[in-house]
Amino acid sequence: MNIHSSGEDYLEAILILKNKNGYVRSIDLARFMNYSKPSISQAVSLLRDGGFVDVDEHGHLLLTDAGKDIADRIYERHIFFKEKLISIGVDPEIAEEEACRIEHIISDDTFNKLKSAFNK
Amino acid sequence: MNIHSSGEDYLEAILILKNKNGYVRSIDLARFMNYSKPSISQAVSLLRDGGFVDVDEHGHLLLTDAGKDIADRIYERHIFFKEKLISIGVDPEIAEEEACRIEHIISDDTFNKLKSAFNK
DNA sequence: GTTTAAAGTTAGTTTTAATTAACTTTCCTG
DNA sequence: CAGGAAAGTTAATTAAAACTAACTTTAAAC
Repeated sequence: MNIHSSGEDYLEAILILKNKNGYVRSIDLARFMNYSKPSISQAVSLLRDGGFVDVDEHGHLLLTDAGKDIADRIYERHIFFKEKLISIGVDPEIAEEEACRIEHIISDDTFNKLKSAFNK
Repeated sequence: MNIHSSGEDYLEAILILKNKNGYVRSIDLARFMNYSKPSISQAVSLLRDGGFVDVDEHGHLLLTDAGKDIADRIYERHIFFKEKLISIGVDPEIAEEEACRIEHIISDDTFNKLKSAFNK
């Protein structure tokens, strides 16, 4: 199963909402990501097929281990890029948006090198 | 007319090939970008419709002023990101690829702030 | 100057990822 | 527990950006 950039976004959003509210339903995701309910429904069913998400009897979305791995990986990047952008004077709102894009297109190797170059 | 990330790539590639060879045909673009001829044909006709490219009687692709602006803007980013990535130890081949992705997703404002933060 | 190869186009398909419209299911409130 | 709102799903559509197959046009070589 292959996960694409949009899948990474969904998983990351589930992680964020879980941390914020303790649970995540499809509708919460729809509101948070500003997507329509059918988009979420579709995406969640693909993520479930791929083994990245489970849905419990209350309709709560749960990250599987595989899903959590991806969400953590993307979220770490998100935090990193957002913080660095803010530190050079980018408006936090904009930094948020741009981090959301950068986080998907950087290889593991490059990210590690960026971390070494900056965090020391 | 709206230009998307793929359009920016085409314009940048035209600029690069023009500088290298003096002229650019669709087939040169196809080989350079590793796309099929129909993909190029389609893209070039959209860029022509949008006023970013002209095609002369020899089938040479010419950037219009609007096209040149975009190509220059993207190419400057390309050089910048590639160089910075190489400077932190990323393999030049990989740096090339990643620069190609980053260059499209950064706002003007953020790019300027990055330049200020690094080039000094 | 034909013939052949190279270049370019057209038409239809695929994939990813969103949408709207309409429907069903679930759940809460009175 | 009926009725309506909230949540979720299904089906069909749209858009960007690539593809292949098949065709046409242009140019080059003999």
